[in-house]
Amino acid sequence: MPTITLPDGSKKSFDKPVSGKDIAASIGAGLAKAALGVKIDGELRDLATVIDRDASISIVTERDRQKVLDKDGLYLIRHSAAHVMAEAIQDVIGKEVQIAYGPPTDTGFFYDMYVPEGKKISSDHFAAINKRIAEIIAENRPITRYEVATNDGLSKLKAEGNKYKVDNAERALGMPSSVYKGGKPAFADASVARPSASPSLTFYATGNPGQNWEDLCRGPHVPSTGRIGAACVLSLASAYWHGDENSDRLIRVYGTAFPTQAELDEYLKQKEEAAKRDHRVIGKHLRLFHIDEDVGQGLILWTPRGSIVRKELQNFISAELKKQGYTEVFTPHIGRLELYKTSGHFPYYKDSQFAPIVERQALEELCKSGCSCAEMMSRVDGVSARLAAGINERTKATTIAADRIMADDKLVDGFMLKPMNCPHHAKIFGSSPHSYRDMPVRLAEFGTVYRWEQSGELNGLTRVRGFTQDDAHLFCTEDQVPAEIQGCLSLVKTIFNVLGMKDYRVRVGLRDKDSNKYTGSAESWDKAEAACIAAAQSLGVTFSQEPGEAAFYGPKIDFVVKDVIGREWQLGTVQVDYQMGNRFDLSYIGPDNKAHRPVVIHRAPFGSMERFCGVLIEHFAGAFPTWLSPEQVRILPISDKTLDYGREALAALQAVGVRATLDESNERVQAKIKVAADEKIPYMLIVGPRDAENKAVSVRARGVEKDLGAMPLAKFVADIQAEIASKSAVLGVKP
RNA sequence: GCCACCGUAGCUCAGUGGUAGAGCACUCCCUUGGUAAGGGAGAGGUCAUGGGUUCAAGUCCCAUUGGUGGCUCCA
Repeated sequence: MPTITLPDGSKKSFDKPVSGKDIAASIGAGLAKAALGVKIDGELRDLATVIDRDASISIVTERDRQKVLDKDGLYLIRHSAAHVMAEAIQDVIGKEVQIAYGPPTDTGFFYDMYVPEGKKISSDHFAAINKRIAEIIAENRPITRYEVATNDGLSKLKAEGNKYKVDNAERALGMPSSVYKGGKPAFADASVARPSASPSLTFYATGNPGQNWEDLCRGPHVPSTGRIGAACVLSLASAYWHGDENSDRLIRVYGTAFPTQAELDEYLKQKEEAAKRDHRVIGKHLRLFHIDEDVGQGLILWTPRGSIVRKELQNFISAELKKQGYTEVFTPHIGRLELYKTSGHFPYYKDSQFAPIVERQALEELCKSGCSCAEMMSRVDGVSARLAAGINERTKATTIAADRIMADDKLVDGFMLKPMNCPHHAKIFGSSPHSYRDMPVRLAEFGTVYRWEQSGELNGLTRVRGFTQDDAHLFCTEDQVPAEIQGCLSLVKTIFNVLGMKDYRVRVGLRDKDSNKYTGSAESWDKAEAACIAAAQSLGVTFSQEPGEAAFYGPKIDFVVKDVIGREWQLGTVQVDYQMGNRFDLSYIGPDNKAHRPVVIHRAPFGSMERFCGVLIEHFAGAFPTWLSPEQVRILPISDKTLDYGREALAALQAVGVRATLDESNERVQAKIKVAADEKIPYMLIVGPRDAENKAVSVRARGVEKDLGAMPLAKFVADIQAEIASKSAVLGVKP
């Protein structure tokens, strides 16, 4: 008879098999009422699941004791809401809509469905669908799980004519698909039963089997529709069955659900808020950057205002780097193909690089000699025997396969737009001898790189084809690795703090110990992984360890920052690299007077200036702190009678480097204020005859309801200089 | 790259086969006004590009290009 261990370690014995609901009831009526599901030995299940053996269980509820929404609770609610939405859609659009796959996601759920010819689902239907969802939730139907023997289940599904569900079932049972050709294996986290010894298929009825809507589903679900709380449909997209583009194209309907309507409303409000902060919209409105189709997709033109933001940010990062002993370098935007054959970027990452640049005369000669395109491509890809031998020897592996080696007179040389800065930096390091006493060598460059992102992936400033990394390469001895990683993290901490991004975490990517794809000794890996973990620990940031997420050449740390409205953004990385020293034959002389390979740390903690600026635009909703603002002060004369004094104030501010302008327009001051407020200028100085007489300015700070009143011009100048220098709101500006 | 939707004035958008529109911005005029838009006039468009259907195309069809949302990918 089962003995149940509860999360607090206490044990309860039962004299017969018990359901999750029974256990909850035995603990307390309140818990029984709040229970949504049960976790049995770590596995999330229906509350009604009967337990007949000893197990550790926890009762899953909507939220924990701190009233924070529970992840498992949300999973159950959203998984169930996906069923309810699918039913609502079939009620509104028609039973001909075939449901395929509907899992919960981080922020809600979706359901992929096939909408037959002649039927259509569009956002016009959302109101009706949402109404139906609300009705089903209000009906509070029980959600009933039942099992059917495999063959009966399959016949049932086939009779219903939904080939996706038949396919799901057949995949789940490990059978070859009878209705579907091609495609990849089923989703790892599918809503279907996993391949198992189970002789049956499970169905969930939203209500009573045979009477109400039902779905082949692995579960688990909440006990009844009323427990979903509130759900709604959000958007439409397209997706392929099993993510395979050769397969059927389905409509993916997104929705989300929360335990209460208030939480759903809050989420929708936050989404609206996020849309208003869209950096592409704000970037246009505040004239920060421009993307021009004649220049090319994903290539950012920084306008004067945006350039100020970017440059201020860069200056700030540079100053911190200088404090940490970095030295700055400059390198060109292109390099010879052979450089990238040495580093391994070409042709390994060929698909995400711009095509090589082959010199015109060489191209003409190739054409004249009748060289085909295919032949030319292979001749561009080839590697000289000399280079291959060197790399293979130094990496002690067949890093360059024999079939890539090509006679020198066949090779076609060319240049490449650089996809990374490291080869150039490696060459700088290699250009002079180094002693262990000089190490580490920290080469920093705001280096612009070019990558061929797929067109569908491009997005404003956050996914582009040409971007400037806040890049640096730290060439160090193995013993120096921990301190250098630590330094990278503390830099990030400093900068995030100043920007008011207090909430961030790091992901430590570790190797998968069962895999042999990694280079470098196990001992080095252990040390470097320990160093990454220790650095994250010592800085007191939240971090997760993710085995299998390391690069093949070393462990890495990714930075994820949460912005002011709680969205997470993946920024840059720190990566330890044992491979580059070998590839480029880098060395330093150790205390033993012998040459040693340096370990290289690649680090671009903010990823790219483009992306980081995009994140900052959204973080601040365009209302930058004064030190970052393209325009820090605007002087608004009451009328052109005070224009001269306005010019005097302007000169005083510009003389000390404050970015100020004077509104000389023939408008009333109310209109000038409106315009300046729309442009999120931190400070407005209203100047009229009274102010002119007293050498004063009437100050209005962004985000402050009431004006700050008049103060001597000299005091304002001094205060704003202090505000800019300290990067803090001395004068009280608000976001 | 794939799928869906979209592209009209600098910006936001209206215009469902019959003479291209509004608001804001811009230029000029009036107004000289003390804290979130005073008034008037003017200028501004090969309706993304190229083909097609039609007596007639911003509107319908095809292609191209760019954007958006997804999918896939991401050193």
